[in-house]
Amino acid sequence: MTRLTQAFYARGAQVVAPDLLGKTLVRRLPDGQLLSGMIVETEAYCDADAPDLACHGDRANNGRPTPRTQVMFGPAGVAYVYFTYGMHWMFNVVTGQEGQANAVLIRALQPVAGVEEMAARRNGRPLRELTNGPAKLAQALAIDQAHNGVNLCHPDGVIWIDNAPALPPDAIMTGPRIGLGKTPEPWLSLPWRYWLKDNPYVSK
DNA sequence: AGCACGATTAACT
DNA sequence: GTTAATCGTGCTC
Repeated sequence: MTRLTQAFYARGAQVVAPDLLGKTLVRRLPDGQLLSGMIVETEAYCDADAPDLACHGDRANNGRPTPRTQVMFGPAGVAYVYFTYGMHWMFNVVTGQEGQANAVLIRALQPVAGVEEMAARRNGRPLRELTNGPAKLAQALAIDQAHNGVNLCHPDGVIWIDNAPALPPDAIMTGPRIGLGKTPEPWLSLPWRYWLKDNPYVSK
């Protein structure tokens, strides 16, 4: 399979998010070992056409970039990795046009390669619980602060996404995003979460 | 300089 | 169902 290029990412988050389902996130460890999983759940965060008050880029600093959110405003095809709840890392891909806070959160994977290494990093938890949540998959794939801003399209990169054939539309489910807390309506209920129907590795 | 809270998880009752 | 863990970020004073 070939690595997704910047042209794939340089579209709106609501288009890229469902399109990423079924494709494979790959992580190359420093020792050369490959860890990977098929993307089964994503969420779009986007201020392209209208504000999205659930998006970090809109919530903070009146919609202007901050040190934390600046990569969200940058060119598509790079990783936006941020820290939350004092202990968890979240992995996103930056999408859309430069200058917009536009990204897709990868929420869950179905493990493919390097399962033993992932289980070790996840404290020996069962297969089902290795990557069925955004902080879990970051831990399983050894993704953290060091990867904020890395280019996912570069041939020598340590994180990338492999292409896969498009899925039939009826395999993709949509619903409200998770964990938005005090975010006001209508953003709280926008159906910008996408997942693969009946896949056991979807979070929740 | 200080503070409230978060795109969560795991371990409780 | 409830809650502790744990700290960077952005906002207020």
